[in-house]
Amino acid sequence: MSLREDSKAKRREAILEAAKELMGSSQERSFSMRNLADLANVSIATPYNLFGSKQAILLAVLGEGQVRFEQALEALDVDEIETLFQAPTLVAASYVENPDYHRSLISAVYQNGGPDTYFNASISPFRLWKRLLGRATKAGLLSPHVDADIFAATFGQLLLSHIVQWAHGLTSLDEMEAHVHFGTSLILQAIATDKSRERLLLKMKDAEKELRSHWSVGLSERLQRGDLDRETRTLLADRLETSDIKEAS
Amino acid sequence: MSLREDSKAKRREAILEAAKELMGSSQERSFSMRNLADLANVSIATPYNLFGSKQAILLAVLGEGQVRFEQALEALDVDEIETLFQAPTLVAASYVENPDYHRSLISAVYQNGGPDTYFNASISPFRLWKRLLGRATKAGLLSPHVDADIFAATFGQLLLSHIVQWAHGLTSLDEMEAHVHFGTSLILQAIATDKSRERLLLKMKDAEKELRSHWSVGLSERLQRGDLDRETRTLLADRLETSDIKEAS
DNA sequence: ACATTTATTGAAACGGGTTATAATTTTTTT
DNA sequence: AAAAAAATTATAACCCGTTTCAATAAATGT
Repeated sequence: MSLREDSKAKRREAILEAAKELMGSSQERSFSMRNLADLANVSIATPYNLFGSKQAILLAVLGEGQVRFEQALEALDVDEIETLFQAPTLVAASYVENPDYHRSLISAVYQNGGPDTYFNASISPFRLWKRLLGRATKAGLLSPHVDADIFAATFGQLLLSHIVQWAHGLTSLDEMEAHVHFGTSLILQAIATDKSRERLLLKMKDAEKELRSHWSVGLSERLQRGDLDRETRTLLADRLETSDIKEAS
Repeated sequence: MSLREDSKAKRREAILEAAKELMGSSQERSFSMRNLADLANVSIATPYNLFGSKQAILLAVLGEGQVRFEQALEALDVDEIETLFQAPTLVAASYVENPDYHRSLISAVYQNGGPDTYFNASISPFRLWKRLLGRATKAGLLSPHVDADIFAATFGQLLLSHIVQWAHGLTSLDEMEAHVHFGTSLILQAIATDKSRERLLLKMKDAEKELRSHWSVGLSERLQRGDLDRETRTLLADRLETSDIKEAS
């Protein structure tokens, strides 16, 4: 590596480190590009030369976490279907240690989300989902009568959309996990085999119970916070009173 | 209505009109709060007095469209399951006339998306989905062994996430529609009855075929645009070559 | 009619992302 | 060692959303 590229890499590293530090210890210093440059001991222009935009920097930080996540998921010693269900669980477990950090990271990435933001975030894990689903099919746990690409994309979108929803403050991590579990069990049932059908039904019931336990609680909290307009409060109240639990057949 | 409230309403109307005009004829004048105030013939402070934030203004514009959408959906003369599938179709049909307008509207709403943005956008249609699903169950088209609230929320999330994905420039309207159709048929199959199972399988196959026809096309376009980094291009190329069409059983 | 409440106005300011430019430093080439 | 190329720096500027605040206008109450 030439000296020039080497020093460039060092600067990149310093900027990413500073970015993580600024996101971690929130409050005292806001995560502005000027603060970032200051902390990384570079000029304000340098991050733009090296990354192009604030969003790109956040995307790079997010990417590091994604790599770790995929490795952790592949290292699990469970079968392929269980691995799929472990995905949101692993995400939640990794976020729970430092929620503010991850929330601000994801929120910021999806703010000012140019066309490539969502794209970059969804294209990378896609291969992992496809691989897992392929293996599950080979193991006879899933039926191959649905296009593998499309199904993998559907699962990825399901997971991503609920993570974003958590980052936006709409759900707790537990709810996020349960929502993804519920959705996953629903869509997997469509391609289940005799070997896996019962398991998936059980997973669905578990997620349903978990979601139901959060349902009214979350809504009530929101109602009591009182920072909502009247119309929204009406909708919420309506949603609360029409909550009726249906038993399994 | 008192004179004071009347003039207030007039100003609100003028601001919303100006907002729509600024979003419609893009390019020439950017949709900034200063331009908005200028076009509406009010001071820059007024929109903040009346709406609170730029996001709230966009949310109000979005709300108007949502009301029209829900009315159009309820006016359809098809059964409940078909109505669910018509939802993304109707959205696509309404967006296709003025894509830039709707894209910038949705994108902008979800930019700087505070906690209440996603929330407001998902709580309103929720009742509609729950009503439709309830009717479908009563008609014997769906089985009642899954919690109605949770299922309705799942469907709403599915639709919303794909609309946002379109707004972010990741999919065409046709793809958005097909993605939602695919997801809808998947999750409905989990609670299908003998009366509806075959229909849903057919819907799924249709959506699958449609998605497959867009699959490589969209990726190739993106690859050729050349505004992507090397890593992403590798991922894309990988996704392209591993595309293998599976036939229905 | 007069006083009071209420809302709008104009203008400045803040922090933020981003860009432009000229000067300077560092690395590579010769 | 000197010249050329490349990257970083400092600085100012631009547009943005939002807030603040005194001045002003309009509507309401008496």
